Formats: sequence, structure tokens, C-alpha cells
Amino acid sequence: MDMVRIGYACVNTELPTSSRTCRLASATPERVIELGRENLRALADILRWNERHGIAVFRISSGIIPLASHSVVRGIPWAERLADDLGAVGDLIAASGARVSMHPGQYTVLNSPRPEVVSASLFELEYHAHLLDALGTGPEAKIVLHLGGVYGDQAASMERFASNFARLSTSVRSRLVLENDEKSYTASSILDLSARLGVPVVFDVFHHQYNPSLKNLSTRQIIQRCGVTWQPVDGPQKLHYSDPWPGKPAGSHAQTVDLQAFARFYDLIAGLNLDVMLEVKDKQASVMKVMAYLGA
DNA sequence: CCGCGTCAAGTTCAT
DNA sequence: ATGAACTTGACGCGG
Repeated sequence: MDMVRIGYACVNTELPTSSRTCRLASATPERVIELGRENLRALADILRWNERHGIAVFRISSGIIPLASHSVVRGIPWAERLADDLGAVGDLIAASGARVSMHPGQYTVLNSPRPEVVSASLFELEYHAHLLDALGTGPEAKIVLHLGGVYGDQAASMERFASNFARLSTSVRSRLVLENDEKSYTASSILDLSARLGVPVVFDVFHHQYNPSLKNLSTRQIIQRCGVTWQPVDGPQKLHYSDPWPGKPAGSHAQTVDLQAFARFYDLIAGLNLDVMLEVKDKQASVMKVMAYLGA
């Protein structure tokens, strides 16, 4: 049993697309249900592929139910209509022991000063939890979120996050984990809020390089400090890893993993129990590359 | 049928 | 001002 498991996000580039969607203007109930069905079947294909290739960690795309949190789509009873396909995916997750998670997009900003942005974010987070609930997963199936904006006052913005967090359902609160970002909120800030809310911390190695903190600690020590925020019910500690894309603006993810750099990182986490999410453009190919390299 | 402009939504930073 | 970055390219109009 491996201590470190490695996974990828949303798309398997060897399989047909998993993300059918539609325009808001064409989002009729029948259309959304049909696209959701196709997306769930494609997700089942990915999970079977993962199991065959020994990949246990996977991030489910937020777009499974297109436009799910939008007011036009919100009332559509997709969980009932798609119960069979949701059950099939849930069975695959349970049978394969896959660790799944989700990661809402850049538009989910729980600490915005704008009430309509917060409201949309609450709906979006509830949709993520609803989907993970419908798949029969427990609180180890995490929803990874960035803290949000700063708006010129970081302390007040963290305060707003805390008060809006309290408005979330038990399901979202049991699944939510906070990630450091490359511009505003350092691992140190995230750990502060984590201590207050009792929410685990996903350490993103790449973001930490651009937006460092806790400079008296080694990277390994920071990872261990984040590890303390994970309780047994949360599942193994999760961590994000990626490389920069040379020549592209800071923050953009590389086409493929750099094996040399990953090997150095792997030495640094030796002996820790981690689920590592690889954020690279070539997805499963990089995971296979790394697993082959480590197995060799 | 194919090319390509556009798509629900926020915030920040670099040019 | 504009574009690009972030979890993910696909939809669908016009020729």
C-alpha cells in the first residue's frame, strides 16, 4: 500500500470528452438531464480507466450537471432523474476505493463584499456537495476552495469568509478544504483560518513558491503542519503539485510534469501519507509518467 | 460540414 | 484599457 497516491483533474485525454455542456439559452430541463447523463457515463469510463491503470485519486469536473447552480437550472430534479447513473458512478467509486474531490471555479467567491456573488457561491457549493452526496461519498470526498478576494483589507475579507461559511449546509462544511493561492492568501493565512473554522488545508506547492510564507519552516514542515488539520474522517491529506509553463505568465500550469523536479519533491515528502493532485495539461499521461518513474 | 467567435459568473495583476 | 491566469474547451451560428 502506497503512502503517496497520485491523481489528476477532470479530463482523461485518452478518452472521449467528459464535459458536454450547453449555453444558458439552450438549458432546457431535458437538455440538462441528457448532458448530465452523458457526462456521468463518461465519468464512469474515466473511473474504470483509472482503476485499470492503478490511479486512485481523481478530481470530478464541476461541469457534470451543466450550469447546475444557475437559477434557470437550479430547480431541475437531476438527482432523481439521473439516480441510476449517479448510483453506477457511486458504485464504481466505492468498489475501486477511488478518492474523488471537486474544485469549484474562479467565480465561486464566498468572501465577496457583493451579496449576489456570495449568494451564487453558496448555490455553487451546495451543488458540489449535492453531487458528491448523490454519489454516496462521505466527507473524505473534498470540495477544494480558495479563500477568495482581498478587497484591500485581508483581515476583514477573512472575517467575511468565516461568517459566510456558517451559512453553508453541514454537507458542504464537512467537505470543504481551503487551498493557498499564488497571489493573495498564503499557506500561513489559510492555516490561521483553518484553525478557526476546523477546515483542513490543501497545500499547493506551486502557489507557495509564488506566494511564500512561514519562512522559518521547511516545505516538509509546512506540509506536516497542514497535515495536522486533517482528521481521520477527512481521509488522507491532499496536496496540489504542478510545474510552471516556461515563458507563460506566472501561475500557468505546465504541459507535462518535470520528472527531475518531481523527484526532488518526492524525496522531500518521503514517508508522508499523501494524496497528490498533479495539475498539468496532459493529465493522466503525467500521472503514468511519474508512476513509471517511481516504480522503476 | 467546418471555422471560429463566443460562452453564467469574479478578482487580481502584468502589459 | 486589455488580456490572461485560475479546476475544464465545447457550443452553435454563419458561411
